[in-house]
This record gives sequence, C-alpha cells and structure tokens, in this order.
Amino acid sequence: MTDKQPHFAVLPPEQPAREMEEALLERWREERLFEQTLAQHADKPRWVFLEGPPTANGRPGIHHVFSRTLKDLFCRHRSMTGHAVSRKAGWDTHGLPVEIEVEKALGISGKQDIEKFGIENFNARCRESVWTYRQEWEQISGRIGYWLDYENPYVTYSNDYVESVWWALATLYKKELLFQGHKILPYCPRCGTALSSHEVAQGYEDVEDPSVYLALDLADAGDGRVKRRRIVVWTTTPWTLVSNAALAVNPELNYVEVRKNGRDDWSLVLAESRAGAVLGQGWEERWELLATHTGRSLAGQRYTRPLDWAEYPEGNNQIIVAEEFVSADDGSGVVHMSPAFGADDYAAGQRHGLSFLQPVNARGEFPADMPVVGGLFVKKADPLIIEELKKRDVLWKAGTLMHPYPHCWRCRTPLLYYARTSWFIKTTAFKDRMIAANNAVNWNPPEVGAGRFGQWLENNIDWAISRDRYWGTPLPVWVNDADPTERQVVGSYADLAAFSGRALPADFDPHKPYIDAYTWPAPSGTGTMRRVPEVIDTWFDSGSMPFAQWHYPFENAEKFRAHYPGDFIAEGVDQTRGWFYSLLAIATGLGDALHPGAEANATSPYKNVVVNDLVLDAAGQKMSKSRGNTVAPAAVLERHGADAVRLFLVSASQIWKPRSFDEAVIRDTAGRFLLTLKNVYKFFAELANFGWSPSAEDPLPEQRALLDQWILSRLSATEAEAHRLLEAFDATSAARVVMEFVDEDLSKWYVRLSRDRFYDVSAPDNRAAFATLQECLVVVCRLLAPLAPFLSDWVYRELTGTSVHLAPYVRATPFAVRPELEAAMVEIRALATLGRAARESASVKVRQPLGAMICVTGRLSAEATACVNALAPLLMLELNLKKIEFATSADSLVSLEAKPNFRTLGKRWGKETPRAAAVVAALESETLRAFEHGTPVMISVDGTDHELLADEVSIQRRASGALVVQEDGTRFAALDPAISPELRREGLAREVVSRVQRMRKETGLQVSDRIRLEISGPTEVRDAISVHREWIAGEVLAESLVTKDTNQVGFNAVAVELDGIAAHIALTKDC
RNA sequence: GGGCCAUUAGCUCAGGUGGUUAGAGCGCACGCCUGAUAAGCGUGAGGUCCGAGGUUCAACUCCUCGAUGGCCCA
Repeated sequence: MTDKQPHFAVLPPEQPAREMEEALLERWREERLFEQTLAQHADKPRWVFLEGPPTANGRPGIHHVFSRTLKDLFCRHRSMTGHAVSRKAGWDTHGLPVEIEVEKALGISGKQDIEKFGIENFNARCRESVWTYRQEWEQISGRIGYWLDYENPYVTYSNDYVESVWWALATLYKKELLFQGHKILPYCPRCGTALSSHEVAQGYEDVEDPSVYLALDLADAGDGRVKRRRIVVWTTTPWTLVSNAALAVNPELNYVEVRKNGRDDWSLVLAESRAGAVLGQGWEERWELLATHTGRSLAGQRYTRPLDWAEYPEGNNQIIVAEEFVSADDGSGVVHMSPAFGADDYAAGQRHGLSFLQPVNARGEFPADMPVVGGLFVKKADPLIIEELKKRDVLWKAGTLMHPYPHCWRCRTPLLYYARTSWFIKTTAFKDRMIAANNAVNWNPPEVGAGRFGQWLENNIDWAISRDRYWGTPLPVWVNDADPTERQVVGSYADLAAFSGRALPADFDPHKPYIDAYTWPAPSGTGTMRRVPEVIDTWFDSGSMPFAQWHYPFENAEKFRAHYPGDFIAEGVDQTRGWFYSLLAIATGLGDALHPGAEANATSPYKNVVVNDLVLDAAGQKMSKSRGNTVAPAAVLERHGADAVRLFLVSASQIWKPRSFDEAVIRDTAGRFLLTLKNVYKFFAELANFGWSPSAEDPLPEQRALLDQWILSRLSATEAEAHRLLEAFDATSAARVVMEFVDEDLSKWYVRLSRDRFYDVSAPDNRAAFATLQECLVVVCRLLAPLAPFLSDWVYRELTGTSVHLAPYVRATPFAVRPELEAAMVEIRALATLGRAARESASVKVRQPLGAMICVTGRLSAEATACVNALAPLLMLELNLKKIEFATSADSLVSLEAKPNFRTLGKRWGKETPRAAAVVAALESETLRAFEHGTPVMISVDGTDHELLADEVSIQRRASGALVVQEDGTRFAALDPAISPELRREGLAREVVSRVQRMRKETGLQVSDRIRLEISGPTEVRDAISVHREWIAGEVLAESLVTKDTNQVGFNAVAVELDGIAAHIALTKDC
C-alpha cells in the first residue's frame, strides 16, 4: 500500500448531470477556457465557421439546440485537430419579425398605426425589442456548451454593419445588378410590403377558396345555330374579375362547342379534355357537339367582360389570346387574364398590349366609390362578386376548392399577387455562376445541394429586395425628385457626407426616419435628391455577414481576407432558400469586388455545409406552437443534462433525417451510455486510489497482456475512425463508433475480463492493466469532447489534471492497430457466445467448472491463429473451463462441410450457379480434407469435370460425437458437459465462496475485514471444503474455517442452499 | 402537379459496389454475477425487409409502377 491520498475523484452516483455540468461551466468561465483554446491555436491554419445569426426576438427551441450542437461539435473537433477556428456570434436584428413583435407589444397593427405612433419612436422600440430574448439565447447556447465569441458579436443594425451592406448594394448598382422594376410580386396587404420568393416559401397553408366557372358571351355569332355563344372561364379569385382584360387559351389544345340536346338558346365553348369535369359524367348523352376549335383559332375573338365597374385605360381588352402556360389540368382550359394580379397575366399583358387595370389600393381594398364592393378587402369581396355574377347571368357554376395558398410568414394574412414597383437584385444575370459555385460546395447530405438547392437555383428569379417598411437597412438610393432617372447610390457614410455636403453627426443613425432628412441639390442642377422610402429585405443583411461582420471594406481588410470564403456553415434544412441562398447570391453578385478571381472561377462563400432536418415530437409529428407539442430546451437540459441531449440529437439518427424527440429515448440511449462511461471510470478510479498512478514502472504497451494490446489496438482504430468521420462531417457515425467502443469493447469485454487484475496495484500485470485502462479513458474523453464536452472534460481533468478541450483530438503516436489480434478476438468472443449457449443448453451454470471445450474458428491467418491460442486462457476464464482445444481437420470428431461461395461461383457459372452450388455442397468430408491439403477436386456440372477453385468454397467444420455443440456458420464450440466428482467439488467450493461473499456484504463488512467461518453440511459439502480449504479461506479472508456435520448447526448460523444442497454458514468478524 | 427523403423486430435504428441463417440497442422472457452494486453480464423469443410487377443463376439491395409518412416547391 501507499501513503498517497486518493487522487481520482468520483462523481456521486446520485448527482444529476446538471450539477456537474453547471459547476464545470462556471469553471470554464473562470479559466476563460474558450479564450485559452483560441489562443492555443491562434497561429494554426484557419478554419472559418460562419454563424448564421438567429433572430433575437424569438425564443430558442429544441431544433436550435440541435443545429447549435452541430455547429459546436465540428468547431470543437477542428480546433482540437489544430486549427484556428474563429467563431463570431451574430444577431439578426432587422426586419418584419421585429416590427410585428413591436406592433403586438404596442397593441397596434398596420402601417397607418405605425405612422401615427411615429417612425422615430417605433424604430426605437424595434431596436430595444431585438434584445428581448438575447439573454435566453445566450443562456441556452451557453448551457449546451456552444462556444461562440459572444463578447464581440456582429449586430446587423449597427452603423458599421449597415455601412458594409450599403457598400454591397452600391457595388451591385455599379455592376448594373440593382434595378427598379415593375413586376408581379407576392404582397402582404397587412404588412404593406412585397415579399421575396424565399419568404413566400415559408407560408403556404391549405385554404378553401371559391372555384368559379363563368360563361361569358362571345361577340362572334357563329353560324347562327344558337342565339348566344358563351365561353367557359375558370377562376379561384373572383375579385380579380373586376380587372379582367382578356381570356387566354392554349393554342395547342382542342376546344369543343356544345349545346344542351335540342336547345338553341346558347352554346358553351371549353377545352375538350375538361368537358367531363365541367359538364359532369356522361355529358355526351346530354350535350350535342356543335363544333371543335383549336385554341389557335379562338385567339383574336372578342367577348364581353363579366363586370364593368372599372374603366379600361388604353390597350387591348375583351379579347381571347393564345398562351402556352394555359393548362388543361384543371378549370375549363380557358383562364381569365388580369395583368395587375398575376405573373403570367402580367407577362401576357405585355405581349398583347392589354389594358392594365389596378383597382385595388395598398391595403388590398377596392376604391370606396366602386359599386357593390367599394371599400372592401378583396378576399372579402368574393361572395358579393359571385352574387353579382349570378345576377348578371354569367355564372355557370360556383363551388369551393381546397388548395395550398401562400400567406405572409409572419402575420398569416393571405398574400396577393400584385403588380408593384420594387427594387431587385438581378440574380438571373449570374444564375450560372451561382450554379457553378454551388457545384463546388460540399453538401452534407449531397442531395440537398444537388437536388433541393440546385433545383431552386435553376428556377431562379430576380430577388426583390425592397420592403415598404420601417425597421431595416435603408435602401441607399437617392432619386432626383424632378427627374426620376437621375439616381445616386450611396456606398459609404463618407459618400453620404460628401453628397449631402455636411459632416455626419457623432450620433449618426442610418435608420429611418433620420436618414430621410439627408437631401441635396441634384448634381444635374435642377431638383433635389431624396432617398427612396424603402428598406431592404433582412435576408440581405444576414447574407452579407461574411464581409459585413468585419465592416469590410472600410476596415479589417486583412481579417476579412483571412476569413473568406468560410469553411463551414450548418443550419436547418429550412434555411436552404433562406440564408444559404442569400449568402451565395450576394457573394456571387459582388464577385471580384469581394473575392479576386471569383467571377472567372465561381466560388461560394462557404465550402462545406451541414444540413440538419427537423426535430419532431415523440410521435413523429412536426413541432409547432399551434399543436402545442413544442419542447422547452431549458427543462430538457435540466432533466437530462446537456451531454445527453447533445449525444442523443447527434446519434439518434443521421442528422439529415428528421428525428423524433423522445425524452425516454434520451435516457435509454445517450443517458445509459454516459452512465456506462461513468461506471468504467469509477471502477478505475476507486481501485487506482489504492495506490496506482502512472509511472515509469508501468510496463510498456508491448510488454502488457495480450488483452491490453487488444484494447489498445481497438482504441487506436476507434480514434482513427472517429477522426475520419468527423473530417467527413458525419457526426452521427462518429458518435456511434465511440459509443460502441466504450460499451462493447471497453466495458463489456476489457473491464469485465480484467477485473481481478485491478484488485492489486503493484505487480507489473496490475500496473499494466491500470495504465491500459487509463489510456483508454483518456483517449475516449478526447474523442468524446466535441460531442459531450462536459463529462469528457470532468473525467479527463481527473485523469490528467488538464482540460480535454486543450488536448489534441488524436495522439501523435498511437499504439499500432493490430488487425490479426483483433480478428483473433472476434473469434474468441464468438466462441464465448457459443460456449455460453452450449452451457445454457446443457443447463450448467457458469460457476460450475467444466472439463473441456473443443472449438474450431473461422479461417484465420497464421498470425491470427497464434493470437487465438494465446487468448485461449481468457476463454477458459470466461467460460470456467479447465481446457480449451482447437480442433484441426485431422481430429476425428470434426467433419468438414463445403459451403458454396455464391459470389465467386456466380461469376464462373452464371445460370448454372445453383447446380454448381449443389455439387459443391455435396462434397464429402474426406474430399474436402484432401482439398485443404492441396489435392485438386473436380466437380461435375452438366456432364463435364471442372476443377474446383479455392475461393469457390468455404469449408466449415462440424462436430460429431456426444458433445454439446453450438455453431454459427464459420465456427463451432463443442462442450463436454460431464461433471466429474472433482469438478463437482470445485463447483461447490465456488458456491461457498460466492455465498460467503454475499453474506460479508450483507453484514456490512469492509473489503479487508477478516472473518471466522463455521459451515455445517452433508459430506459432499464438507469434502469440497476440505479439498479447497486454502483457496476458500483466501478468497473470503477467513482466519479460521471449521466444518461441521449437518445437525451441528452453530449459533447465529444462516441456512443456505449450495447448488441444491442445504447447509448452514455462520460468519463472525475476526477482531 | 413536380423534386427530395423515408418505410427493415413491439420501439429507435444499422445493413459499400446484388451472393443464400437480415443485425444492434431498448423493451420482453429466462438466467448469470454479487469487490463497477442506485451497477454489471448472458441466453432466448420476436422480421412475407411497405405493396405489385420486372431485370438476374441470385434482390433488403437495381429498375418500373403504386401506397403511406415527412420536407420543399408550383
């Protein structure tokens, strides 16, 4: 023994993980550990992580914990592998979400209310509101151990950030990529602004809309067979009929003209393929075909519009036009054109010079003086319009239709497609470069990049970036109020000062309304330059973060260049069209201005992307506030600890698959694993505290037991594999590899088989065991550090005295992997399984020693076979056997069987494979024995003889004889179940020891306490004890051991049953 | 309507380039161990691999069509 104090602390088993983690967080703060890791690698190669800024005015959810875990773990891994990993926090602070929060808080709604409240006050509120949840975000992020530089975050509303964004916009303007256009855009009438396509993508909802068929009169009377000719028109937006300018048909489609049987009052024209759907099943019975027309022939015909409340301005109207986009999938094959309210309609209007009617104001209401629907919100006007159509006898039929319709992603108002003036980035001009850049990005998983995102880029449309709102980066475009074609785009605050002719004040604020006070005489001489009223899409802000976070190009040019392009981003799949896109679009648009050579050789602002899928609830349902199945991260972290939650999220399934979030599963998987690790460490620590610590006396690995070398080999293999997987961004597999090593190899096999080697601390073999287990734990902690940063650090500190987060991920000189040894152990473990099964089927418990087992392994190299022989004692111990024999083919109890190898046979025999296989399978044991020794064997398939090739067959050994046999295809174990009197005595002796040990424990004795024993029992028991007296006494630390006859039961003796035999044991402490 | 992903044991998931006993963990049943003990370990029972066709000597694996669920888009 030693006079050293115990030096490996142990976690109290009842302590919740939370307590250990929180104490550790406090310690990290005190040590400034994160800063230490940054300093440690400051001069190493850079690995740039770009943090997608969360909006700080929504609460963090469990899915945020998921993506933040991923961000953190890859950053930690790259840091541990010797990279300078910069991690700047950021906050997305502008935009509609913020405005809506403030509107809610103020109890107001809509732009009129905001203007009444005052833009100055409103924006001041927005600026504050942004920080509402900041504390919660930092708290959750900190709690899960997400290391980010929160002390120097980028904030998108800061003056520096806005100036960089202005620079980007001015640069795009110079490249003629920023323009004002008039296009049909999805528009939120409540928020009063247009939305970009990626915002629309967030808000599809299933709604019930009217489905209305009209029958409009055609001007051409035709051949006079009917009095009225009418054309059937379909729409789901009756309110747009007020601004109807034309009808469109598909030039390639066939249209039929029909009348009710025998009636000459009117006819209907509609697409042939839609007749059944519109007129009803069996329409041919009830309707008479008058004529067929092609779409092309209908073009140019005139009709009468359904509603005449709005005056047509100049242009063509009430005419049928031919357009390819008209589909015959639904409706009547005739669609109504309202150029102000649909993208296709608008384009058709341009092509055909149609009248442009826009009788709806910015709030989505008809003018107050309009008949019937005056002043109404358009969607509310639908029923009145349908009523009016009926009155005017132009309604054919009206119903409803469930379909997905876009809604404002923030306020849920149905969007209207409006022709509006807006500012655009001409992304279509550099679409090809975006696609090329994207092709070079390493997407994980690949199909999101190639499929989802690639497809999106293919269908790219210009990015509408202006917003008619208040809290955002102001669009830095000044226009001459006397001549709108005269424009200046301000790319810096210096420009602004120069143009306006006045120095900017110290408290300069580039936001509305202050910025709009900056006006100046137009350079051309007449008029005043005034800023356009819009602010920009907040996605443009976040997409600018690679340079704007450094206030590039105004300062930090070096820093920016060192951090561009980014190596790594990770976000949820919902960001595909959000941040992933805005980053790419802005960087590609800026091209060489951002990154020299970017235009010639398209580069993405990020090289590697990890996309994670959704977190679903325990039942696999999407989490949403309306379903009420969201999970509050703080409570979950409280219950399970951050390590378990992180490990669960990463390892439960591949991160790019949706995962169900089930707390019971956290406990059963990640929680159980961490418990196993804790237990292994505890086993080590408690026993090492008897006096082992690492020293030069520990045998070198090569001199340690083969079992030690085996686990060290497995450790090295696991280390290399985990590292490789993390390099490849496969966190799930990495986590599983490490977890499996700890559970299967270290805990279930190494520790279990080595237990008694730890019961002393001084002999070389004991020292070897301690040194080996210590090494395993140390390395496991490192491998686990990115995944479960708390427990790994706690244990590592106990083992080494330093933080795991300052350690390298992989060792410089790991123990060499020994595949032959590992292969041998696979055999040993398989044989152990077979041996246990054999015991079970022979109904002999492990405590009862047995004589011998004869086994055969799978085919092994000579070196591996030698290892198997060397490892055989482990098998004897594990199975409590006196002898293990490895049978060879020559043994009489072994017969050989041929198992055809279909893979190789198939190549040679093709169709004849089954027959060849049958011939091979039928080969006799003797033949195979000869074959193994090199004698050629001929097999006869379809009459001819062919020589059997070695790799066409695998030869298996089977036992014959009276042994208990278990086999698994390539190996077998044959157990001799006979229990000789000698074995029986030994079994009983072990029974006694086991029983006494339990009693010692029940009596509360210390491990080292000495005892006196009195055992009464029949002759059989007394015999067994007398033969094994020494051994028993040694095992249970008995100073005296007296045996007595069955009827001489001592005072305070306990009745026991020893393998079915009644006996009494009296145990007293020896004082 | 289109794209992508999934569907394997009661549950959660593994199953390169097709090869003949489809695996693991949890749960369940039975048992072991009792000096890792608020632990540890073993054995076993559970599967027409979503369905239908096809290609092939051979399909969980490849192809086609469909079903169901999820995400995304029109």
